[in-house]
Amino acid sequence: MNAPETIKLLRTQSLTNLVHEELERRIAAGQLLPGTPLREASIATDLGISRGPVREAFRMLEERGLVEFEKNCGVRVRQLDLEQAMQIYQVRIPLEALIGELVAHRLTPETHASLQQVVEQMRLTVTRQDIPCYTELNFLFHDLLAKYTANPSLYDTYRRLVVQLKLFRSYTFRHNPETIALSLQEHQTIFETIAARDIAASKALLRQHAQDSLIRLQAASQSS
Amino acid sequence: MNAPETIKLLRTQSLTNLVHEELERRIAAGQLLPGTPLREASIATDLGISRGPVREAFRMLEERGLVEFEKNCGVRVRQLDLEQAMQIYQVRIPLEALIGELVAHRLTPETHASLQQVVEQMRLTVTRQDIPCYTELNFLFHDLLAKYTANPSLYDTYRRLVVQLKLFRSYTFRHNPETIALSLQEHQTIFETIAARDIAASKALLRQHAQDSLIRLQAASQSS
DNA sequence: CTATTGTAAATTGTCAACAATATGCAATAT
DNA sequence: ATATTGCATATTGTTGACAATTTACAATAG
Repeated sequence: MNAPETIKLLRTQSLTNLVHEELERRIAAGQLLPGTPLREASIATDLGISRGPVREAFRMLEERGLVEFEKNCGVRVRQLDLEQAMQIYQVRIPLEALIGELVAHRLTPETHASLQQVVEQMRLTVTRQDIPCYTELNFLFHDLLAKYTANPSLYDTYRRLVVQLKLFRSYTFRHNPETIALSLQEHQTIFETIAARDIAASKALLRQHAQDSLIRLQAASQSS
Repeated sequence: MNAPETIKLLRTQSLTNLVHEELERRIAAGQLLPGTPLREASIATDLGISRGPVREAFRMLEERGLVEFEKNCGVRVRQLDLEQAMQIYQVRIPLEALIGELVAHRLTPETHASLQQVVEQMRLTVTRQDIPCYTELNFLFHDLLAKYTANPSLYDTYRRLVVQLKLFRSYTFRHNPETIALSLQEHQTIFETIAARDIAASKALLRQHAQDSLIRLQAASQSS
């Protein structure tokens, strides 16, 4: 690692932030399942640090709705039931509509190219039936849309909700060769509508897309 | 203080939570102005505790978007410019619409009575021209609406945005005898529409109400 | 055998001390 | 006079230790 990079790291990164990022990553990736207790001392010694920064990271995760404190009993990864997941979706739906409007309105050559690239990669994963990779690109596509609204508050609010949704067990939709092709089609249409800068249509499409996801979530959780 | 209360406090409250609540209260009340540096040691000794819980509270406030860390330089109350305030409003507007729908749909005799009481109190403050008190009741009215949607995620998301807006200097609208009467009229109409359980009208009214607030915010900040 | 009590281990809550970094100011050199 | 260097002070970042609470389990009484 070169000197300027190291300096920048030391100037910006604290142990607290590192722990926070690492734990959030593990939770979002499903490595730390909802309900798992997180013990300060264990995490601290694993990372070779003291308990202070771990506790600070816990407080940040608590505010993000990813873990829950129970005084004197410790911290556990938050568990979401179907009702809570549906409530989050209820908030997400109008935000997706807003994202559709703004991203279509604010589209630049750079963001257009970036979105196009992701859709193209999605097409390739469908061709080779790489469902896990498709799922990741799906998240990325929607994350980029939120980012390209150029509204940090919207992006932040949106991300909060999406990360919390990962605490619901059957959130990640189990794609099969049939549904994945339909999903690809839908995302291509969304991209084209945004690329055409059709604000009203983008808004309607993304709202409907979120509503459909909610329906699938209900169906999936009732069948299991 | 009686024993059961004390026990409940000890079982649930930690120093971290107390510090967090106290600081958030001071920030929201405008006692700690945007840009103010917060020194750990000073706050700790003021409250008669050590720096640990204060740091944890800082991390929580950071995640709520109320303070900002600068490594090795400390924490300051976050400052919002007009653009950021408008971006927050952009998110708030569709949420207000959703609140209108849900609160009209979910209205119970209890919530109805509670809202009616607040509107009545607002009327009294207008009669006696108590503008600060009216402003407080105004916040309370909208907070209750969000709460009565019975969607904790929506309430949480909404509160985040509203608290952050208080970081913008000219957020609290300066009422005068003319505008306060108009505002009261508007809130009475909102209440009546919700009481009539007119979902579509409640949605439209609250969206428009939020949009009008945004316009006033722009006007107020340009004139100052 | 069941229920209760007591005790030990583990874990969290809090604190105080140490290390590292930034800030302000005086001294010096150009 | 201005800029730079060096030092003292203040503040944050991190750590390890102590206090308080919970949990698990064994011992005891009924």
